[in-house]
Amino acid sequence: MIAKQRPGGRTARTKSSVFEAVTALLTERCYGALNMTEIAERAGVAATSLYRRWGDVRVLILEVAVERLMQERPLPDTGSLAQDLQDWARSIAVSLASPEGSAFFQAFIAAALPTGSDVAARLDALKPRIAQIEAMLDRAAARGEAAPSVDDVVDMLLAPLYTRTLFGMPTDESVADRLVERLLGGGR
Amino acid sequence: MIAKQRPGGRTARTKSSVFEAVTALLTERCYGALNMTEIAERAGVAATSLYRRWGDVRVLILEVAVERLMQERPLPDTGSLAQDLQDWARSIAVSLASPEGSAFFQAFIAAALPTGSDVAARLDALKPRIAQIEAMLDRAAARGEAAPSVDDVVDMLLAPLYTRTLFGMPTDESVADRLVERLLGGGR
DNA sequence: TCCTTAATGCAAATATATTTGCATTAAGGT
DNA sequence: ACCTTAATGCAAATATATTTGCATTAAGGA
Repeated sequence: MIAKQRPGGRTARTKSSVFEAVTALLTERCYGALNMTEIAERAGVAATSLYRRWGDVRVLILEVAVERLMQERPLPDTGSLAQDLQDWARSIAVSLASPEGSAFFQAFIAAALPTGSDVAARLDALKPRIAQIEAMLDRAAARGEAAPSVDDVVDMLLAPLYTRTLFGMPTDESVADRLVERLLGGGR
Repeated sequence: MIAKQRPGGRTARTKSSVFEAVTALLTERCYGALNMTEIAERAGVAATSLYRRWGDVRVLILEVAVERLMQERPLPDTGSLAQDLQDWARSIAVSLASPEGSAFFQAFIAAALPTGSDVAARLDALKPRIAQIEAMLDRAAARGEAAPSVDDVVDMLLAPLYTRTLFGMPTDESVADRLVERLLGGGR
């Protein structure tokens, strides 16, 4: 049988060094300042290879950002929904508040927006988070706890954290706490 | 006395035709598909002029998007905070749900993100909205109504609408209504 | 080990974006 | 009406980005 593709060995090595280069550059420069040539140099790879594999800087950066954002974060399981959501929101807030976290999230949005064809890709990126929300809510329901809807959690927790990151507003644990309290009906 | 600048006449005409061109292109193509040459052609202006005045497509598009987003929207004054907020959130939702509204908001984010130096500009763009929120809340306070904080309104109304727009999730009046109800402590 | 060929590197060719020099137009003041 | 010069247009020059052709390397299977 004849191999159609060769994802192992050198190919994998190239990819990982390219991803590392993008990651490094993204933490020091701003998204808009990256170009294929620079990434190729940093990765020690020919720029032509990058063009052949990804075609476009935005595509490459998007792929790197997605891989990073898709990484599963620990899903809290404390026994109470309030505590689960607080831990979860805090960890996201902390992550987004860090220079790298902020850079990757911004890079993701900046790389995904210019292409209308990526609407689906944008939603896909939310999937892992939504799955986590569902897991937490399901457990709460199993315990008989009253719980908000998935949409509410997206709107009241994720959305503010994301928006704050995009607009450069402070995003820390106290913000996360306030959002959770708001969501769970702490009243006025 | 000698004129340092000449903002009137031809200059103003050029600017307005360029802005119109960007607006038109932004509603038919996607942000990433615009370039100086195309804009110049559509506007009937030399591309060199655009380079001299704006230097970069992103800068130009950002300026157009900001001008549009900064346009004051009618500020509701119905006599009750709940109704004010509902009207206000609905009008924003409707605006963001329209192809042009969505395109301009996305263009603004996409153009502002790649430059780290524009963090302040991003926040500035929120100012008019925040001023409106303050106006509504102040009136509510004057009437003796209980009211949330400005931050809460930003987090619970603006953030969800913006995030939904960025991720391609539905954004309509019923969503706006749900958010307002949530914000005003409708409970679980 | 050997063979096929996917993946890469390199240099040159091409395309595209941006700048520059200079002539022309027309604000805006006298 | 006239003068100065900011703003523009146009063509050429330059820079940068992207593609292409071909040789080389090394997966991955036999």
